[in-house]
Amino acid sequence: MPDPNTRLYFELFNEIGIIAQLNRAALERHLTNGMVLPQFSVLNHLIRVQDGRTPLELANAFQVPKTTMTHTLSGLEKAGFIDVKANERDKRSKLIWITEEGRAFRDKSIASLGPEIAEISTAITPEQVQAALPFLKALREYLDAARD
Amino acid sequence: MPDPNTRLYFELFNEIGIIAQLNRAALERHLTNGMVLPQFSVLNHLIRVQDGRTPLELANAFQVPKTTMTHTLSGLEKAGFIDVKANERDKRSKLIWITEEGRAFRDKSIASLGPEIAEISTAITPEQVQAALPFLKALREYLDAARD
DNA sequence: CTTGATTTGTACGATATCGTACTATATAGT
DNA sequence: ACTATATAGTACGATATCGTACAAATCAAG
Repeated sequence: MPDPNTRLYFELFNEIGIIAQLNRAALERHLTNGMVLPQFSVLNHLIRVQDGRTPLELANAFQVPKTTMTHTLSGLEKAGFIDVKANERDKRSKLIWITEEGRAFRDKSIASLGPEIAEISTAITPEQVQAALPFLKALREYLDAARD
Repeated sequence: MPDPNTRLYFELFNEIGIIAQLNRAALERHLTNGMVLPQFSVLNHLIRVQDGRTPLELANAFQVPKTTMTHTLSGLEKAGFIDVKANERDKRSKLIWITEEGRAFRDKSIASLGPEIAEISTAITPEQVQAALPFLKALREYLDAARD
């Protein structure tokens, strides 16, 4: 019998895992062209944060192995949504820039998600989300730091 | 430019996705025999909730497609951690029972996770987790129900 | 009972994820 | 400059995930 604390943390991660899964499935239903959640997330990140990032920086931002990021980026490049350019400062690495097509695709996707978000926000209010975010960020930062 | 609400919900799902990923990686570092998070979760569920469930019930509990659950269960069966028996009540389906080996493996795994959990709980207190769970459950239930 | 629709599980194929090993470049220590 | 070590990215192979299509069993309507 595990102690109650263990059970509590298991439940936490279980809920989080299921939410991630449901979110992924829900999102992908809205993305055309077989675009997939990680690809969309990268596109979004390039706009939200900044483009001109290296693949490794992106891998770290999403906490995935760099091989996974290579694969994600190759899909985006094939779709014409990003440009992969040489990095003059460090010839080992590359720089990722979003294209006009990528930007347009991202905007269109977000627009098509609007109604979905509006519906969620009736059940789960923005205030609740605001209230929950600090906890989630703290948890994410802890797990990130604890990765030996 | 997406409206601030959209951005807020994106951030929420982004954090949750990363936490799920980090949790998975952290857990699998502790599981021997190449046991993988979904397999462990199923084992845990069979004890926590009850065994003698059908594969479809398990798939629904974890919100994964039934084909994914078939695959997960076949790994557990090959490892000798579950028994798959015929269901006399409904010959289309099967019933999943945990074996002694499965129970022992699960207990051992949880024990080996103890120190990790103890360490998390210094940074993220059980009280914080308790406080966050209702929100996460509500979100999960909403997403579950919204799957048309 | 019989027929048609539904449900459960699986086989199969496509793609995602990720660990290992490798190449090319950069950096540090001498 | 030279060598050892570290870092960025990729190729490759193993496995996970999941959609489609199917077979077997059940259920519903008559």
